[in-house]
Amino acid sequence: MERKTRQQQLILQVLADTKTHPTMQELQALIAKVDPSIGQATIYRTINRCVEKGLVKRIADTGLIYRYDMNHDHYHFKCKNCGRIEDVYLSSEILTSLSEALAPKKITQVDIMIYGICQNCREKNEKEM
Amino acid sequence: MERKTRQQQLILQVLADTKTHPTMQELQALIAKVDPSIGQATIYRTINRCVEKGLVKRIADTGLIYRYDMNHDHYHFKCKNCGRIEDVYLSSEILTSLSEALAPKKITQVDIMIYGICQNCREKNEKEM
DNA sequence: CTTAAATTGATAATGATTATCAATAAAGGA
DNA sequence: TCCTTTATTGATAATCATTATCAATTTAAG
Repeated sequence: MERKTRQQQLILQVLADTKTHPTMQELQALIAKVDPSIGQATIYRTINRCVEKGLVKRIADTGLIYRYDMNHDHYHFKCKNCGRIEDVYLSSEILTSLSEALAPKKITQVDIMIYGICQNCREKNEKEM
Repeated sequence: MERKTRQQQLILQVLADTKTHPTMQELQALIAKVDPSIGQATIYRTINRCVEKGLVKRIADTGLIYRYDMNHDHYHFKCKNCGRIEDVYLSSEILTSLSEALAPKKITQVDIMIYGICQNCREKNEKEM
């Protein structure tokens, strides 16, 4: 049977408290601040289990590095210029029309990753020209 | 300046001829059938350059393995049961409302990865119950 | 035909992730 | 409360895709 451990609770607590979308490295650093004795294999195992359960979202940042996120109500925009990842909230109209377009498949998870140039970088670019 | 080589042409030709979404391993095998002398570093370099140029799409399959695709007019659905990846075509209405929702960001690329249970696996499941 | 520089192929290096395994600790029952 | 079972942990080694290195080759312009 499944057992709750101090380590798991701490790991998920740290991720829940993080507003950014940490990579494994960043997550490890944050966890080490609270309890350096937690092994990195445990962090991997815990996060992977939660991703399977659907509790944690794995975001595919380019370059074989993932980022993690505990909130499921939004999607992600990555600026190709500055590299920052912003949250994107989509209206329920868009989402329902998406799932209608996909019927009769049963959708369990939607990952939308949008790439482009953010407002900030666009304005900077215009000034330079 | 940029130079066209026999290797690059062959690599892109093989990818263009492939209707599936090959991983690097699969792509390497396909290329080796045509010309085994092409080094794998060259395949990586060529594909990476094309991804940067926007000519090739990199699909994030779970597990640190990417898949590649040369056609840009569709998105992807992965069945969590059988693992197959299907193409998903979205109406222009959905796509325009998506980019409207994201203004004033400038969108250069949209990656939509949908996970769920495909029709085939759903029907099998129903019979088993 | 020459030449400069981009590209290639082979190989080593990197870096994230996973597997291994003895030690530890959670949870249920005596 | 104290056992007992077994999931979980931590440390370490192993794996595997990808990237860096570098001499040799090849492209394309003059």
